[in-house]
Amino acid sequence: MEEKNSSSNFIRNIIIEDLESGKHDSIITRFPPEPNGYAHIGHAKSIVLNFDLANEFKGASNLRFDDTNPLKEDQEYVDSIKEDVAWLGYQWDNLFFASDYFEEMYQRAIILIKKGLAYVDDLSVEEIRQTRGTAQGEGKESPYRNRSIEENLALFEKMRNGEFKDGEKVLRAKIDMASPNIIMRDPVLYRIAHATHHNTGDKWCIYPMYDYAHPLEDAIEGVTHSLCTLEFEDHRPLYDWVVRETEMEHQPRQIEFARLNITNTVMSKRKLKQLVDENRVDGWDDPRMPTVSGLRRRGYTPEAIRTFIREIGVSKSNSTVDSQMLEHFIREDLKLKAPRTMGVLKPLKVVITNYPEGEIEWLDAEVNSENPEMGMRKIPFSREIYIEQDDFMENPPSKYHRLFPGNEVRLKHAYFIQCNDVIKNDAGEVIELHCTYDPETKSGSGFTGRKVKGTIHWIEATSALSAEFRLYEPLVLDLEEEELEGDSKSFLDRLNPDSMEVVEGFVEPNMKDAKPQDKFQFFRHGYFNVDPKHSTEEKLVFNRIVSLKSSFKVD
RNA sequence: UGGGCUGUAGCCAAGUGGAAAGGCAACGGACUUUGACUCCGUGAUACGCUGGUUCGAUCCCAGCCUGCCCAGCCA
Repeated sequence: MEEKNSSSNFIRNIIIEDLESGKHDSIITRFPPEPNGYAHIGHAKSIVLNFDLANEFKGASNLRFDDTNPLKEDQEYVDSIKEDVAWLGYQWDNLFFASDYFEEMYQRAIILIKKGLAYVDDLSVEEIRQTRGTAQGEGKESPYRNRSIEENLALFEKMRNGEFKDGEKVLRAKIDMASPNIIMRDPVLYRIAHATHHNTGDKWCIYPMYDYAHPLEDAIEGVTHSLCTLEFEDHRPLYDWVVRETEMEHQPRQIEFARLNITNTVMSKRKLKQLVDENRVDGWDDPRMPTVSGLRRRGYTPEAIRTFIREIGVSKSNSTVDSQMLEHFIREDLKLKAPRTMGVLKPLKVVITNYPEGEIEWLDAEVNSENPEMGMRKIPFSREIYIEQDDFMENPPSKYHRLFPGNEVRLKHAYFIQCNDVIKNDAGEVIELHCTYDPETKSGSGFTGRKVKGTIHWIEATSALSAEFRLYEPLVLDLEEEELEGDSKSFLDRLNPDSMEVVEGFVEPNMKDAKPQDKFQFFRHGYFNVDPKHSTEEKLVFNRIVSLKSSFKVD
């Protein structure tokens, strides 16, 4: 699939201006995930944005783990995120860890203390909260706010040396407890946490807070444009304050954009982790998860994800993209790439009464009629086949183009068949059809004697390979009444009980060579991916990536 | 009631002081050995509202309204 150029957006415009004005000769961006969960499609937006910008303007983009909170982070997450970024098609210019800068950050904090701009506070979490003030009223200064520089220096060193317990002391910036921006009311810079860090082990027991660490990380790396989401707009004054007051040479510019929301999609790491922890899904890579690994297992391609993200654009307004947009781009990508094949999800046996018994005929079929370069394949045909249960109706509505008693349809790549008899079981359910075929109507013969309105897919019965198909619907539904409650209870209440339907059917015998992550279009059904976790040589398991669109409507 | 941000068709989203790009969805129609694909056609007397400036405003100014974010020793 040809990938389009990034369309115009305000961040790109800022970069163009900065380059034209000479403010920068080149740009550096970064994707700065915290390794506390798996990357999801919201992160993919940030990844594509940052790396595309660097690529377009011949700059650099780094992958930097913002690992400043050992309590929540884990090596498993850094490994998965690296894999996901690479899978999405991007190579980082540098791999960095915020934890590698802990010493420098510590030294910069000392600069702050020496300038009288930071102090060690003995207030408890609760006391700090209470004295911070509210949105309406200003906060109160801590009684420890005016300790001497010498005392602060000594105390901060003791914090580092592990002489205090968790929560006993923090280092705070001395800014303005009366600021209308709550973020600026003496924010905490360092807290004590006697925890083992995945990268630095037990070397540190004080860890920098995001607001202090992030700007330093960007400044150290020479990041020119530091992209983050809207909720950090209030933090920008602090971001700038930190860079300025710690006397960093380089001043990055923070630019905020709206995070990605998609209809019927949960985009919260906390909630996704909850689904995993409570075993409500088959791991972080469950095909219903909006994680990059879930999308990968579902069968989405990096190309489709990238195109989707470029096409939805970047702005500062909160918005929710229709999930049909994502589906559109995977269909578009797979259209020319995915081999066509036939799969019967819910089989109904058909006996072609006028076809010789015991005979197997091999028919020619294009692998992908929309992409002739993909060549041809052979498929077997005989007296007994399976068709889709939905492709037969004893009493069809008008405009039903498929099989019904007396009606003739084409079997894709084969012959016209006409339905003569309907066999039912004692319960009155249709269990078999008796049809006749017309040898003159063979596919490719050029027969024009009659027209049929419908073409249906089928599988030769004796050589059919049984397979499992997993059909997906949204994991979580957008429900009006629930919108107002934001707690986890309502989120679980919105879980879709029908998010996965498993059916047993048949596929063409040549599918025996299908490998994990191979993608196919099952005729008239949609695009499917061979599940890498559950598919085996004995039993193929297909994940439906997305169905085909359909304009068929019953009146 | 403080601060920050936002508001262009059902959903995303460009754009300029001088007659509103594009994509998704939807709806017609053509084609069709996938009710798919493809192709053709159909959308904002108008850019949150009200005033103002201007020959002229979606774009400038003022006021108002809507939605979102902020009181973690999370990021």
